[in-house]
Amino acid sequence: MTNSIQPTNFIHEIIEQDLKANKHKGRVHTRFPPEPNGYLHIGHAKAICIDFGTAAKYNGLCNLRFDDSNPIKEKQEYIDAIKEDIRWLGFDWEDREYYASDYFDQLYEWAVQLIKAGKAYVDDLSAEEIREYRGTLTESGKESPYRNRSVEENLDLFERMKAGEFSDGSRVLRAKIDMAASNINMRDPVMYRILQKPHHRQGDKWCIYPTYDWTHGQSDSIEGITHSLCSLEFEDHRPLYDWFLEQLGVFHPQQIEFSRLNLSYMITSTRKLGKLVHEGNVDGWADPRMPTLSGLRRRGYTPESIRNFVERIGVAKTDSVIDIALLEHCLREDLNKRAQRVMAVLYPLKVIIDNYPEDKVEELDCVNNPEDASMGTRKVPFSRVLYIEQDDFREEPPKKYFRLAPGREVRLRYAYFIKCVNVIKDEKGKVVELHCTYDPKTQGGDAPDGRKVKATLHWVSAKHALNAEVRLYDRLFTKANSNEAEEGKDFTSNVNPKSLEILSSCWVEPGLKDAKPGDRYQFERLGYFCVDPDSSDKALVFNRTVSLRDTWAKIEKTQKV
RNA sequence: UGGGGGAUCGUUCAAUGGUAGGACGGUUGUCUCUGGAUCAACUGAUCGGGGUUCGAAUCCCUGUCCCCCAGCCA
Repeated sequence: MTNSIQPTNFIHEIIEQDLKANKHKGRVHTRFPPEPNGYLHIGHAKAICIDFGTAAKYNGLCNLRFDDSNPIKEKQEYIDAIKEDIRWLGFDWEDREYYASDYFDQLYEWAVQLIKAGKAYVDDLSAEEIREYRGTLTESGKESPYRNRSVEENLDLFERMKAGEFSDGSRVLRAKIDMAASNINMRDPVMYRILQKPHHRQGDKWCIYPTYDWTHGQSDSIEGITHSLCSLEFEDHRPLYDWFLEQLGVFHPQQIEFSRLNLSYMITSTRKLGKLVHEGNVDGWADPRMPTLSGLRRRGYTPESIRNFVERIGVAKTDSVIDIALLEHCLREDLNKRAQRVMAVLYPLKVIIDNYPEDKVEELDCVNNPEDASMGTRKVPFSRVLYIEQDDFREEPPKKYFRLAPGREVRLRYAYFIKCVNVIKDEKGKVVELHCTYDPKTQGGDAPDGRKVKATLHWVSAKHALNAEVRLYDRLFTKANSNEAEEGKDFTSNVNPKSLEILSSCWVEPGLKDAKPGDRYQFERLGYFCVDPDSSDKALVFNRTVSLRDTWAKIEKTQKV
């Protein structure tokens, strides 16, 4: 009777088999190994959920390990941001925070061991020459003239590389494998390069730095990782990963590859996101339009929705592009359950209730969340002059338009039925003000005579409402496949010029005066919004996280076609 | 043209020789003081061609298409 857990993807199946075979005495240990060369994005979220989630599922552990073997690209700023983002997502590495750079001494010793075994050599060829000697996809490579140096000479040269006697690029340490291998990674891969650069954690201790291939498997081994989960592009590095571990005769983890996350209308490449940041297409890594975890957080995404999203997309080896609509669905599903409802008007249109007393103010009861009665109710002031949404009035309503129009009656949410009796326009013919009458008997929103109304509008009381800035975000790219650019252009040419729209004269109900950065609301009938860190008591700033599904917009669109 | 992977509804994941199923999307309807949410229904796929088998998405043969690899990046 083993209480084995149902596998839900191919990685879990492999682990179940290992568990049955008692491969690691029932131990499951994974790791999440980011390079601190940028901010984490939604693609990393998939890896994080798989790495931490798989360990958790089998009562195992997951380490956080910074893969920091290239000082040119890495920064402490990124390490700090990465840690914050993983925590925010809801995962905990406890005290298991490791750095590949902490293994540099061990890696150096192992390199010496390989040299002594005749399995590694110092090569004086230049980078260009190494490339030429490597051959091509179809032609095998040829051996470097330095390939057969004596062990003594290699030991001496390698030590002097470490001592800083040579300039950048002048020499490398290479594994001696097979220049005719069909897998190019096996054609004497570089293990160490000379980089006269200080390391963000090691300072000036080193001027030779190990490459990814020489670092990763050994780091996994040192940490006792049982299953080293990574993305598909490392598949043909696996023979090399295995080769190093076999030569060293150390604990041998198993590398398993899965497909990385691609999202329509988005980019999940740290390098490309960095380019958007550095070229000023966005306002930093945490811009709310960015698919970085910090950007999504500022935008108002919940960690739960992201974890649920990753759960739903599954794990496989197929190259796939996930529809952004699924991410948005997960977001709305979560926010719908937890976000407090409030009323806010983004594009205000003044409405005067002609028959409502000048100075009267009523405090009306409003439901905070129809999905969750425990969230209670609140009072919202109602008075003679209101703002409604410009979209909620049409002088000449098209078919299937249910909202306000001349002579038509609608409901103001939680308030009264009103009827439009007069339309005031400016000299250009733009509607600037509506005069309506209300039916006092419909207080609360229901007519005692049972008459129905087809639309319910949100509103705010003009003299009570708070002014707010609202930032509307649209998809960052205009094309579903953002990489599909014209000849001579790159993905940045697909950046959506309308991805940010700032509305400065919006009105929100007065109860929002104490809203704090990060607070999330549903603006009824509009969407989910959160308070931006730029917000203050004096000037409220909201970000639109995601709009509500909009059936009318869909109808209107098909009517136009 | 070498090597390594992959191909199932529009998208994505499942079905491990035995009824091709779920989710998202789309459509229609229900309900509703959010054109939201809910609920229901519908839509819709095994890359092609052979073969094995009582039975094939799954096994075999063959072809096609897609992705990754020629960094001293990870």
